Amino acid sequence: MIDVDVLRKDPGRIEQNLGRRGNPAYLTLFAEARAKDEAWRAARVEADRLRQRRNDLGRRIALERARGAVPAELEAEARSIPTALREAEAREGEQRRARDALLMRLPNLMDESVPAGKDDSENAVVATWGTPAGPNPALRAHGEVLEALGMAEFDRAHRASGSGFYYLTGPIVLLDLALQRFALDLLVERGYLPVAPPYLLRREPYEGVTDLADFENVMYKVEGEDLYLIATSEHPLAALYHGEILDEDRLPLRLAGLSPCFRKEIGGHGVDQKGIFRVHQFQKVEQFVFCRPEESAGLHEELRANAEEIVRRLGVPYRVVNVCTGDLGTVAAKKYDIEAWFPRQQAYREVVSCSNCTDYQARRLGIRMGKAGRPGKVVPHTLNSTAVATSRTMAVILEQYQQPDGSVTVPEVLRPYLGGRDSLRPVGPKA
RNA sequence: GCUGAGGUAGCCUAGUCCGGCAAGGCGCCAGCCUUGAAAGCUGGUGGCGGUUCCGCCACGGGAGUUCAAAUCUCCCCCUCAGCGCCA
Repeated sequence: MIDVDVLRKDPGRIEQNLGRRGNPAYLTLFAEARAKDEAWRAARVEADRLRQRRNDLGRRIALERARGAVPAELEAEARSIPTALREAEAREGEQRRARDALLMRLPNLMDESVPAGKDDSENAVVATWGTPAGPNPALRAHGEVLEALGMAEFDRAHRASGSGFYYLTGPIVLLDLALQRFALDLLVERGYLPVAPPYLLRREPYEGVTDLADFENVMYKVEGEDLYLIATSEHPLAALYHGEILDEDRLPLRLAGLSPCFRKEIGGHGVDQKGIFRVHQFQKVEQFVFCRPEESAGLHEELRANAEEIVRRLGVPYRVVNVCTGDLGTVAAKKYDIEAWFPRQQAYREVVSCSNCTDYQARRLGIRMGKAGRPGKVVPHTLNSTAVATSRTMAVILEQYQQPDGSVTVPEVLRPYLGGRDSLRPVGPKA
């Protein structure tokens, strides 16, 4: 959320930044927010004046009564205040709520280094690693590989839960766990605190961590309850210190969240419709950081380096893109995506998203920083990045590591987590 | 789910019955004292608006009664405890 202080003191900076998004609606919203702020302050002055008079009269009435009788003209004036004040306060509240509602709809201010572009085709490649394998007609889609291994039930899952869901069975389940443990161990070694968060959040903290459109498009709501299934552990981790003051001597705070993720949105259908690339539910290990504002740019690079290392140690070629203005979304000030090379699709596809959200989430969540016993007004920054999303990572492993005999080689770094197992082989027929 | 107790400044608490400028402690900051520190003593210590200074607000949120609400009435939210249910 945009700082009201900046809205007043440096509106040009905000306009210039919003302008880069190429969506004139934002400039209109911002202009309205400024007008409402102006109107709120005017209404505020008026209401303050009336309240002052009311308090003044109240004190004198109490005094006069203690001395005997209350003069009639004093009472008459006192009686005239409430109506006028009610109106003034109604205006004040209305303008303030309108301003805040507008501010909640505005996106975060973007970092200077975000490249201009209309959509994901214009994201800027900032790094590549490994050699992308050339076309190989023998390669099968990851979903087919899984079925051939006898380790997935897609049709039955669709009947039980609908499309976008899946059963995994047998050793692939252990591979899923191995990926989570591998990522978690790497982060713990680097000083991240593992966190198992709640998988459902109330709406109020949820509005702090994401933009409001997500409630319709992405989030599953529990019927009859004020609860939403989390779309990523980023959300409960951000909400962890909701309404609190963080001790700045203990920043940065590095967290490693572990949770399933639930998402309604399912995108376009492609060749790999049957599979686990784009699904309603998946496991993810997430990096999350609370830090001082001046540290966030550096920590963004740290999160990216951790995420890159995980993909690299899995032996999967990838590239990193700096997500452009048209593709950035409302919460992040800057975002890197890591795109793994899917050899069958002959395409780089997103497996990691690494964002610096600056003060957008923290301000909406009412989080501040301060030293012990001395609350401050400074709002900390938050960052988040995938460490590993197992569904997509397993998908790329299944594409890249599949063998002509139908088995799938296990990436070396995962073998210790699988009791030394070096490949996944077809399991016997099931019922 | 039921019953009860709670929500007051960064933290802890008084005030609520009986309406009239929110008291105190801790922490924090400054000064005094000290070789230095601690202790002790003194003062300060929230948000917002207009801004030499003043004012308003702030007692979980909202509505109502009243000249006046932390205090009375109603609605809602959250936390804790006990009980119930339960992997």
